[in-house]
Amino acid sequence: MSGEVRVRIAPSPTGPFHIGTARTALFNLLYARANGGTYIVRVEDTDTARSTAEHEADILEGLRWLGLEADEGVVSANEERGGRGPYRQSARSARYAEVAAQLYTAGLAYYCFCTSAELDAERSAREKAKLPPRYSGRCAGIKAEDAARRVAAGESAALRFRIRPGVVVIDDLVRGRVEIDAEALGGDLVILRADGSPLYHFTVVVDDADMGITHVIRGEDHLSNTPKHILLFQALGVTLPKFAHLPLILNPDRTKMSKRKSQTAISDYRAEGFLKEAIINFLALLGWSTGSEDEVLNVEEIQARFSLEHVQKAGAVFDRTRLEWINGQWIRRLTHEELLARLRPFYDQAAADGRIGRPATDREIAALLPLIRERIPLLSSAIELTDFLFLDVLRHDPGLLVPKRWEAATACAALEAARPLIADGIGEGDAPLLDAPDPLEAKLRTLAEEQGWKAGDLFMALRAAATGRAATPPLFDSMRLLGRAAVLTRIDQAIAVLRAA
RNA sequence: GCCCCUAUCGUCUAGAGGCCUAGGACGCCACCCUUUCAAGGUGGAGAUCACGGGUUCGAAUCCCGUUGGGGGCACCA
Repeated sequence: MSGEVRVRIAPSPTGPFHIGTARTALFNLLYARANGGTYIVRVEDTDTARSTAEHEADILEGLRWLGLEADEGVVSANEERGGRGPYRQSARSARYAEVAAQLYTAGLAYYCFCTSAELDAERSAREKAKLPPRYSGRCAGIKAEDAARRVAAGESAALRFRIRPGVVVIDDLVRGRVEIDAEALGGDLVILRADGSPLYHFTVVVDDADMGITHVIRGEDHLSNTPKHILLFQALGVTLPKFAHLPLILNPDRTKMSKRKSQTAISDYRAEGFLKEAIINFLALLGWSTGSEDEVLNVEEIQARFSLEHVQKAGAVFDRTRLEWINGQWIRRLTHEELLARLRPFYDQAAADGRIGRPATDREIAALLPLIRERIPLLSSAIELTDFLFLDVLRHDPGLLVPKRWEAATACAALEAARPLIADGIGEGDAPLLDAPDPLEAKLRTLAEEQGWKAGDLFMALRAAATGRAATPPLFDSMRLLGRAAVLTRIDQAIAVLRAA
């Protein structure tokens, strides 16, 4: 057995794929890649009441999308890779029962007949006495024969693991040596419910042992519980994995990031048009740094630099504004073909939702790319920036049609004067002019000069008339994309609106 | 309540005793570019390195304490 590195991410399908889970998965993958190891995905679905197939699918799809698919373990609803499974806890019941029996036989676990009502009472009594919650150990001393007899007679009993006294040492790769007195662990630990189903602290250890996990890399919220795991590993007589506890991702108020206070579902970020490259880049930099001033990095670059040495110890606030900046960086780094492909579903969705009047063709989106790639922080931003091209009717806002310095009459006159020049200067279905100076622009500038108008005001009035928006891609490109007929119709409509106002 | 973790600009961070009158990035402000909006460029404001004691010739960096923040303490994961 060489020193092969085996790490895992163990999501629980009790909710949609969470940003924090994605971050932990990423760090595990990075650690595996940096050390030539194996990255395993295990599904922790022992909480049957809250686990659903939909959530599992969302998590697996999210992992796949981000490029965090398993080397080994659960890949999809019906695919598992690797020979140390099953990798879904719901399929491992027999194994848990077996190991629990082993602990019981060795005298390391015992039956507990306390009812939940009794335990609740015990807990609240201690709470009232300002004592930390802790199981009294009331059933610990019941003679094995008596316990066995009661169980055989059908009495309901959970199985508890004996927490041995003493100090447990965690040698954490991020935090160094951490000592926790077993006294503070809350007493003997239930590993099997009365119905025989296993509990988290138990399954995680059995699985990590069975799957040969060498490094447990997870959130800091698990640090306090790690001694329970260590004691269990020792009771099973297996080699301890190394532990590395990552700093938590925080809400703006510095509490653990939660759905309640932040947007946590990966699918929501994806639907908004965040790129997987940006999410990976951003997540990698939350709690870790290159140690240099490099910031915009792809996975390969991150992998090449990754090590636990540079992992931060304190929690990191999730800064959405920074994510958007990184997203913009990545949008601008995509090739035209890539950007087109990424934008496609957003236009399709917008057409389906009726946010634009008709579907956009690849040709049309391709023509737009150079005009929008520097103007969209999110893929979804492209829609509102270009919707005027795909709308049949524009509803003009008179306020928008009149530049601040102008009267309505001036705007009206300007549109009327510009109309023939535009009719003359734009063809039907023109391609946007990228580099060449636009002769139409020159004519309109001359017109503005003759009339004593600022060219910018004229352009603003035209922009509002043609697009119905105050912020758009460059005006002349926009009008050419729109085509002569549509532009003239909209100018006429705008003039009518101004006259009526 | 008990236990554990933690502490550099608003935010993400560089910094592993002298290179720090603390560097970068996001955000913010100004200017430039400019038909709008962006993008880009330049510059600026912004941190008594939480506080108090030590150790040392010398501390953001090491030690102790205090305070603040966070996490954990289930027949949840």
